[in-house]
Amino acid sequence: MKTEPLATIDTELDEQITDLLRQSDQRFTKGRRALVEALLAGGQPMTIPQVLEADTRLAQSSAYRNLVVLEAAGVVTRIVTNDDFARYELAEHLTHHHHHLICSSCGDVTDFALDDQAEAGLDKALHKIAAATGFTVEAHRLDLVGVCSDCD
Amino acid sequence: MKTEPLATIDTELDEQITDLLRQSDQRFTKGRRALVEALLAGGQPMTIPQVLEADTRLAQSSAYRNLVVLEAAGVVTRIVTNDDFARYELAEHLTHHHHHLICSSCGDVTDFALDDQAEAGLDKALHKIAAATGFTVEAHRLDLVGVCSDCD
DNA sequence: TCCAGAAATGAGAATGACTATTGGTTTCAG
DNA sequence: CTGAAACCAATAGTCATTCTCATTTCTGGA
Repeated sequence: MKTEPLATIDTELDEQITDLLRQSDQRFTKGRRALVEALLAGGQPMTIPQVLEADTRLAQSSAYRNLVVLEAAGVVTRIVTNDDFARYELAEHLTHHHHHLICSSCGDVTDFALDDQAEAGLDKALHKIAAATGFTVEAHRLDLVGVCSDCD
Repeated sequence: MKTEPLATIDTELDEQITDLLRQSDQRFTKGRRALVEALLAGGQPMTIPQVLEADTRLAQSSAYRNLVVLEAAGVVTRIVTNDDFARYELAEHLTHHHHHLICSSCGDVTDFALDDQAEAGLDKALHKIAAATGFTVEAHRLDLVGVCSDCD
């Protein structure tokens, strides 16, 4: 099945993913590797149609199913917007903590990071909230909604 | 159609909503008023089944259609999570700026506010990002994802 | 007040992203 | 090599949401 990878998964990342999947009793198969490569090459959250277009060897049904497996294993993250399609990207702990710019016109999602100071301040404020409400925090999500430069 | 309101829409709010709708060439009809009353009474983002249950006089198709109209007019906001249903709440400028606690177990969404200092710091950092990326910001969204005290 | 056109409503059918099932193929341990 | 477990592709559901259309309710002028 595999012929020309869209992107290269280096040894360390490969081991991390293999390990995460093993914890869910799943293997890092060729189809799943192709999905990760497509996401890696894309460099931003991608819809399933985009993924299928990026690698035409992938079958729709397998892509949907494998993305569910990869998400359950913590390899990828599913992002839901007001757009019709869900989007997927590599999980933060395989890349780095970041946030999203969501274009309300074309639906595109791109990544950005806050500077360390702002991120730290935010974190502190959120922990205070969590403590006050009895909420056990798993993650925080910060999105900027607006119009991207392409749509302007 | 109208018999017993779930909550009272005071005169000021009524005028604001009527005005917003008029700007979209829409009327503040009884069905739409009932929706707003249900959301007001709920006090937190509600799914459409929850709204329909709160006021059994509402027809499902009309609820869906009218919430789209109300959203387009800027009266309500649609919130999408990983849950099966979208949720709606009154728009921020009719209430106040706030964020969401999303329970990853039961899907429930509740509101919280950041203290002024943290909010200001966040705003500053986000404006810097926007300027750097050429993104025109319409709003920012901050969600805390975790497990609520009920599900713990 | 009455009427005509326009807009809103409600019941049900249609849509489409996503999921489950099926049946055949590949992989891997022994 | 062999057989079970896991995989894949195709296809048939599922279900939240949207559309259709006949009916009802507004609205503003006569």
